[in-house]
Amino acid sequence: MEGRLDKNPLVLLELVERLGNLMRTELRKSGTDESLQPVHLQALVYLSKANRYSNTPQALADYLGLTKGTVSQTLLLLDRRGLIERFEDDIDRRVVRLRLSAAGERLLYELQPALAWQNATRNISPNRIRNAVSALREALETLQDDNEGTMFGDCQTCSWSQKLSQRIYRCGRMGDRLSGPETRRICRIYQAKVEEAV
Amino acid sequence: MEGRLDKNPLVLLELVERLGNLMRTELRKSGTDESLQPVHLQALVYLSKANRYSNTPQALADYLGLTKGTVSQTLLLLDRRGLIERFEDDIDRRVVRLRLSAAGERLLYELQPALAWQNATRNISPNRIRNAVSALREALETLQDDNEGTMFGDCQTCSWSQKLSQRIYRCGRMGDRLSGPETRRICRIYQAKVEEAV
DNA sequence: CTTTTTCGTATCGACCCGATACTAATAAGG
DNA sequence: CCTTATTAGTATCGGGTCGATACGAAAAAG
Repeated sequence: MEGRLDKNPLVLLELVERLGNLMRTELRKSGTDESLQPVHLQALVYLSKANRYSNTPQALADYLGLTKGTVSQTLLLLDRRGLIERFEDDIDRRVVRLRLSAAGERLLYELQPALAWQNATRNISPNRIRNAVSALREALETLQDDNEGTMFGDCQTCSWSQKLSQRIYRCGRMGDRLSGPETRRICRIYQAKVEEAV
Repeated sequence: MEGRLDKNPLVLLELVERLGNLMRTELRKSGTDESLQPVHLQALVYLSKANRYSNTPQALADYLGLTKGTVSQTLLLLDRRGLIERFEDDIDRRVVRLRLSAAGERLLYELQPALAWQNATRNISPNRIRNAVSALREALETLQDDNEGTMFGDCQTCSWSQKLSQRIYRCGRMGDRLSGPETRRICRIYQAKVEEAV
């Protein structure tokens, strides 16, 4: 049983790569009018969802799997276009904080880069989607462990997260209190909870 | 219930894009020694699995979501490197047929581009993988319908496929008889079976 | 026998991307 | 303190992807 050949993981890989290619093509079409490349839109989408620990060039580079030099160029372009704002961190003056500008927010709102995907998944039952999310998330976590890469996630399934009250949470790693909405943003210091026995 | 906001599809999209990015980074690392770009390896993998109707530049362009001009350049490079062979079609002398050369086969065997993925998914139960495959496949089919793109698949779930005997199948669209192994290759004239009631 | 359509190639320019080298700020270690 | 090492980010360069456009040749349509 252990060494049995199972092709299904490869089928899943093929689907993921193919969907990735198609969504990139979608992004390319979306960005044509504004002369934006797929990676630019991916960066904007990330910044629209990153929390306070994760809105830096290095975090974005880790997220996209690109080098910091490459990402630096991307950010330079987005800055020139007025789609993002960069400002110094108060404490560590090496780090640059990033956020979408009003124009950047507006652009994402107009382009709706996830619209095609939402249409494509509207007839899939919530339960099947949850199962698929769970399987892919596990693949992602293992893949990143093997690559010593940064894991991203939100507080919902993070082992550092502590619930202080009905609406107030706390990050045990950084010591900050986090509001409800902030617990649903993407974080780069995410640590997966240990799987509990079913 | 109908208009309820459900974020899970977006979570799934994020996972697919992120896994796609990471696998592309993996491909980039794999191809560094041979100076091959991710798209080159993707093309080789496709050609290693394409059936007799699908081993053409146009089919590859549809599969990757790129233009035929772009793919033509990719194939030129792979040909110069001796990784593929191109030859004219006997009947329609416009079309070019492609196949891996011995060197191309050997390269794929050595690089094992799916190895990291197989490791990452080895602890996911076959059942969860099957569910994820099913959900993503549905998303892919809808996505391609909306984009009027070509759907790819194999005979297992194709409505053109007819079983003649234990081991011999037939493609009702093209009229050819297909051996067992060939029914598991990727085909560009795939037509999904109509979903049967459960 | 045109006219149109389809498959593939050639050329060009914009720009992505990694590699390398660099600066500046912080951390570490006496 | 005063090195030394590490980390965040930028600048520059070259190879190569990619879409757009134009082109050629074969097949299909009429």
